[in-house]
Amino acid sequence: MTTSTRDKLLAIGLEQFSQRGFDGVSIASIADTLGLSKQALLHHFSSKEKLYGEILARISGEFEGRVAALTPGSDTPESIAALMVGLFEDSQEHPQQTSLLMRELLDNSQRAQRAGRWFLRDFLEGLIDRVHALPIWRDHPRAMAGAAAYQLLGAVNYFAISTVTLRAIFGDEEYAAMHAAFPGQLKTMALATLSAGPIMDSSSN
Amino acid sequence: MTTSTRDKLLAIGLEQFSQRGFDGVSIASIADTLGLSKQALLHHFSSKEKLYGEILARISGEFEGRVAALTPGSDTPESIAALMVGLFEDSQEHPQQTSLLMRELLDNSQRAQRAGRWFLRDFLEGLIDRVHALPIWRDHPRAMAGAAAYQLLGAVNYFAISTVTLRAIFGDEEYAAMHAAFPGQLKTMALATLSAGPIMDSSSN
DNA sequence: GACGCTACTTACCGATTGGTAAGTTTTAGC
DNA sequence: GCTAAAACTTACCAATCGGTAAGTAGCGTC
Repeated sequence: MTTSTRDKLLAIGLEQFSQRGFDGVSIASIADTLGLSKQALLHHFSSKEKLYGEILARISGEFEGRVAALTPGSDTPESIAALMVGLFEDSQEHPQQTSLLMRELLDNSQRAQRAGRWFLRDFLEGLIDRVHALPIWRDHPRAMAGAAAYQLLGAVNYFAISTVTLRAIFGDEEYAAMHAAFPGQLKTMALATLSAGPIMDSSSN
Repeated sequence: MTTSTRDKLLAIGLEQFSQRGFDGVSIASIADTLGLSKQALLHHFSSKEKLYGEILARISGEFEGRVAALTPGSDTPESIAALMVGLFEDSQEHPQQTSLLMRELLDNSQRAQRAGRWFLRDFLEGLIDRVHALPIWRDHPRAMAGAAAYQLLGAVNYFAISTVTLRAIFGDEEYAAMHAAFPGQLKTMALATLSAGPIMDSSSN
C-alpha cells in the first residue's frame, strides 16, 4: 500500500506544525523530510496557507467523526463522563492533532477569523447542548452548562499537550503513573460536576 | 511616572509573543511599536532569545509571587479549591502571561530543555505536594494527586486562553455569562474532586 | 572641555523565507 | 508511439530575518 505524496506532505506537515507552529516551520523543511524540493510541495498545495488549511480541515473532520462515534442516543451524566474519558484517550492517540488545535486556540484565532471558519464550533455547541439537556441543567442558563463543559474539556486537553513537559519534570515513571490515574480521576471529576448541577451561589469565598 | 525603554520592550514583547509566538514575532516589529529601530532593542537585549528568556523569567517570577500570596499555612480541600479560583482570576487578569506559558508547554519545551530551565516545575511540584498532603490523598501514590491537580489546572488555563475563540463563537453576551458562571463551577468541581480522594478502581467502562 | 557612558541611529551582511517562471521527467490514454 | 497532463526539478526573486559594525547625540563627571 503506497501513500500518495500529497498525503505524505499532509502527514509531515501535521507533525511539524504541531511541534513548532505555523511560523516555526518552512515549507522547505516539510518537503526536505520527504526528499523533495519545496516546489514539489507548492505543486500540490499552491501556498503554505493552503497546506496548513487543509491539514486543519482534515483533522477537524476526523475529530468530529471520532466524537460522533462516542455519542450515544440519549445522555446521562455517566454518558458524558464517559465521553470525556473517550476524548482523553482520543487525545492520547492523536497528540499532534490535539496540539495543533490548541495552537489554533492560542493564535487568537486570527487564521480562523480570516478563513471565516470555526473548526471547534459545532463540537463545542453540541457538547454544551448535551450537558444543558441533562435534567439538572435544563432549567438554568445554557452558559452555566457551557462553563462546566469547558472546564472538563480543559482538564482533558491540557494534560494531552503537556506530555513532554510532564515527562521531563517528573520522569517517565511518575508520568506513567499520572497517565494511568488520569481516566479514573477524570471520570470522578466529570461525574461529580455534572451531577451537582449548576451552582447558583454568589456567596462565600 | 516614566517607564524605561527596557521595560517597555519587555511589555510589548510579551504582548506580541503571547499573541503570535516566538517565531511569529520579529524583533523589528517589537521595536517599531515603540518607534525605535531594531538595533535599539538589540542594544538592551543582545539577542531575540535573550529578550524572550527575560520575558519568561519575569512572568514566571510574577506568577510564583502571586501563587505564594494565595497560599495559606495549612491546606484543606476548600483552601485548594480557593487557590484554583484564585488562579482563574489571576489568569484573567494576566491573559498574556497565561498564553505565553501555554505556548511554552506546546513547543515541546524545546526552549526549556535547551535552557535547562523549567519555569513551572516548582509550582507544579508544590501544588501536587499540597494535594498529596491532604488526609484522603496522603496514603496513595503521589501520581494520583498529580493527575487530579493537573486536571484542575487544565480546567483553569484552557478557559483563559480561549477567550477570543469563545467570544467569537458564542458572542459577547453568552461569553460573559460563561465567564461569570466559571468560578462557581470551578469551586464545585475542585471541591468534589479533592474531597472524593483518589480513585482506585480499574473496573467499569 | 575632554572623558566615558548610555541610548540610540544608519548602513550593512549573509541566510532564509514564501513564491514565480520555466523547464524536464514520468505516467497514462488513445 | 504520439500527446497531454501530472509530478517533479533547477534557477531565480524580492522581502525579511537576526545580528554586526561603526558611528552619533546627549549627559553627567572630574
